[in-house]
Amino acid sequence: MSPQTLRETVLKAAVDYISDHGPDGLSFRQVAQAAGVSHQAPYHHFTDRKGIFEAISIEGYEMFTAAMLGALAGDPDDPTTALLEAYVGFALDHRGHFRVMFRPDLCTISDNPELQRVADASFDVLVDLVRDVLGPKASISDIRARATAMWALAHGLATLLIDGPLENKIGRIGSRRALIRAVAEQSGMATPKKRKR
Amino acid sequence: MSPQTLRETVLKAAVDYISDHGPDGLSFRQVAQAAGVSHQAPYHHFTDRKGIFEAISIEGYEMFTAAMLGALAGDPDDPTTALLEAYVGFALDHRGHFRVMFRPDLCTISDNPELQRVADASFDVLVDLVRDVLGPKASISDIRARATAMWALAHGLATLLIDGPLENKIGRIGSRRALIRAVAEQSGMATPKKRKR
DNA sequence: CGCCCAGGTTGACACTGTCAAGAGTCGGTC
DNA sequence: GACCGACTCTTGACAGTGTCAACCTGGGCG
Repeated sequence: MSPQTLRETVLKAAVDYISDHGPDGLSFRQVAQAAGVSHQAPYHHFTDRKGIFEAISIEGYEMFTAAMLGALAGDPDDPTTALLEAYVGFALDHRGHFRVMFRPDLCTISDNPELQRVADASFDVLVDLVRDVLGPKASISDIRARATAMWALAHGLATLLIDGPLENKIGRIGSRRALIRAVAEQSGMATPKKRKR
Repeated sequence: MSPQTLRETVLKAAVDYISDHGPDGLSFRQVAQAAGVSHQAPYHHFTDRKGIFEAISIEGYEMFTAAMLGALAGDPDDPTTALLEAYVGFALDHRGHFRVMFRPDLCTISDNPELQRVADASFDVLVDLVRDVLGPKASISDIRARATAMWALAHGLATLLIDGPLENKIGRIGSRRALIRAVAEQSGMATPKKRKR
């Protein structure tokens, strides 16, 4: 009906489904039917069931990188918190993509060079920030540990928020911003550029 | 062959499979065949495909709670790092259980009261520790934020380590202990009981 | 004895991903 | 104009899956 190509239609339908129901129940045939084509039509755009997940992943990493860079440009004073916020925000706003991006059983990053490239680009944003924050005198192992800590904090917060248990335990989350800022503060990673003492 | 009951046999076979291949390709029928029974036999022990995952989850949370409590008892000086280590260690040593425990599409915690109970018990270990560390004067919102931060850090580190991307980026991880301690230090959450200043 | 019932079996169903072969429609080339 | 190959899509088939239903079987108990 719309002027979209079948590839785009299928991709969008798949992402929407995953956002609501998770990636596991996703059925190639159902998606095809929803798009109004035969059950084999999508096969000409995605070699495999995996292929569809790889495509979603690539799209996701591109949006992810853009979101993080945008956040850093928008709040240069507290870049760590800004990145954290962008990370978690992306996960919540695009959970269809996010869920797929970090599920190696669905799509193996190393299997697809293009995917590998965009995933590396996302990670570089994080490492560059850490390098910048810690300054030129920081040791490699410090940079490595700090990047790991930041990534783990962001990733953990994102997955816990998406997969539900956090909200049930911590209580209804009023403002996403407030939660993230409180967590960043409690973890001792906020505002590292202008430490007051 | 062994004196185990069929239920135990099936459970163990499923966990082993999930450890190696992830929970998604797991086939009820394959497991039954491996156990040497008909494809319907397991149905008398687990109502559903979900049922098997719920059982694994319950077993997992019990082991999880025990592991964290054991770690806290073993290292009372730096309980935060000890808990972090126990959390990540459990995930790596029992990835078959861990993968299932935090996948609400496989088993919804709120669907099973027993599961809800053991999951709450695990979470209480964390909150109790935070309350203890911050002291009686800490506000509820501080406790909440700190607990969230700790949980997110531990959970993020665990999932990133299990699902692979971390090792490829950060480089070969020599000692798990060393990595965790470095991360705990960088995140400013280690040894909060005896702050030196 | 008769009865029940937990634990196991076989058979069937709809649904899935995937392989294989064929149909229709283009743009380009002799 | 006729031919050809590359795309896109369709139809048909296959094995494998989770699940429903009915049937068997042996042991405990009134």
